Amino acid sequence: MDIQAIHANLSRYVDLPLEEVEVMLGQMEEIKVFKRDFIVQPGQLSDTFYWVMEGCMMAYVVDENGDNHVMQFAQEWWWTAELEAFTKGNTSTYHIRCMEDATLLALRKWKMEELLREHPKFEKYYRIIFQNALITHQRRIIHRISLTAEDRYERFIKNYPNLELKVPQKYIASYLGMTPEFLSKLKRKRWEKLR
Amino acid sequence: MDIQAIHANLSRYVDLPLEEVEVMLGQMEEIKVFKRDFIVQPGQLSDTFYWVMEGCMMAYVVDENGDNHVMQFAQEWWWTAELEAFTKGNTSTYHIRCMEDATLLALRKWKMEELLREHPKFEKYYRIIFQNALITHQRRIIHRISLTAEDRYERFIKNYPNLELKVPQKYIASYLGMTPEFLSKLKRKRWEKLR
DNA sequence: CGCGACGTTGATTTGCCTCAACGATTGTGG
DNA sequence: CCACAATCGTTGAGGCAAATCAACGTCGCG
Repeated sequence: MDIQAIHANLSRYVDLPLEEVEVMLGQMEEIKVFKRDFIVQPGQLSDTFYWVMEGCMMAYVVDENGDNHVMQFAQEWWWTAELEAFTKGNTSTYHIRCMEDATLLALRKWKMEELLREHPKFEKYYRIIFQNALITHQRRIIHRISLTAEDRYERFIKNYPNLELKVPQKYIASYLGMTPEFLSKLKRKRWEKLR
Repeated sequence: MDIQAIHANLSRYVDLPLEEVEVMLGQMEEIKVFKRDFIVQPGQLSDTFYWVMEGCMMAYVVDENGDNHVMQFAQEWWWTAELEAFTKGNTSTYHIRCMEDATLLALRKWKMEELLREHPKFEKYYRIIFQNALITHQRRIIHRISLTAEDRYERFIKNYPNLELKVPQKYIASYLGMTPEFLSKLKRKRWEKLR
């Protein structure tokens, strides 16, 4: 576990001495998961926050028609969790699944509460994390309303150039709010346009 | 200004003695705005958080085609802000406009920073505010992808029963991601169904 | 009164979905 | 290591939910 890198990453948001990073890590548990594993499934309680060190995770819901809707792809240095279940103690409505063998740091809710109580600096850290996530989500809502499927795809490959290699394209279609067939046709049109 | 009510509201998220509430209020400025006023406009800097005491505000973007897209309606006890401009010091991409005469408490960024520095309990408060907002936004994204226009409208009137009286229906249509014409037809069909 | 903003309605169009068939690729058990 | 199944991407035909465009009635307001 590369404490230097972790410290550097935390320092993007808060000033922390190395000892406090160690305290945080002391509250967390390193876990390895493999492609196709689930770390969260509907109906189960999920009181854990996960920090992705390497690999790739995907959060999605399955609706009453059996259709998948991808909420998030989480790669290196992203947090992922079933936020509503975590916050309210509900059972989960999401799946969170491993798409590429991954190493995670898991932070249980009661450990997080302890951490926040005893090291209030982390309140600031998570405040900023959530604040930034909110900006991203707002942007996604606006884009879904105001952009065509094609424009959404264009932006996606600019923002996540490497993801196309890691996850099947049907999940990218889902994340972008379109069917896999339609995305396939989009890509063909795009390719023909570039000669 | 009803300090009791403000204290009660803050207490939904953090335990605060009344003196700290007063400290917070000391950092804020009460402002009155009237129907059709803007408190934020595109191209301007916006380094202020607003807490709605009464009335109703609306945050929206106008895209390159001149179409409006409503991001948020903010009523009593809601926060509203151009979060990206506030956070990064950018100029705004949103409008925030008064839809019903309102009383706001305005918190400037540097005042908020001072508040957070000297009264770290507010870090927790805002952390929770953002965390909850994030859950709401995630739900909205999923609904936009997986529900029909009709279902989205049904849920809306359940969640915001009073808003139909306050804002023109074309903005509700925009918030729900559909055209005003289509919403109009939806409502007629619905009404006919109920005999 | 007259003007501008709003909601309604109908005719038409379209972006995207559905369904079904077919290769190609990957995974798996014998 | 091969055979078979499962998963995935592609393509085409047809359909539908919602958008677009245009005309019209209504209401509030200067």
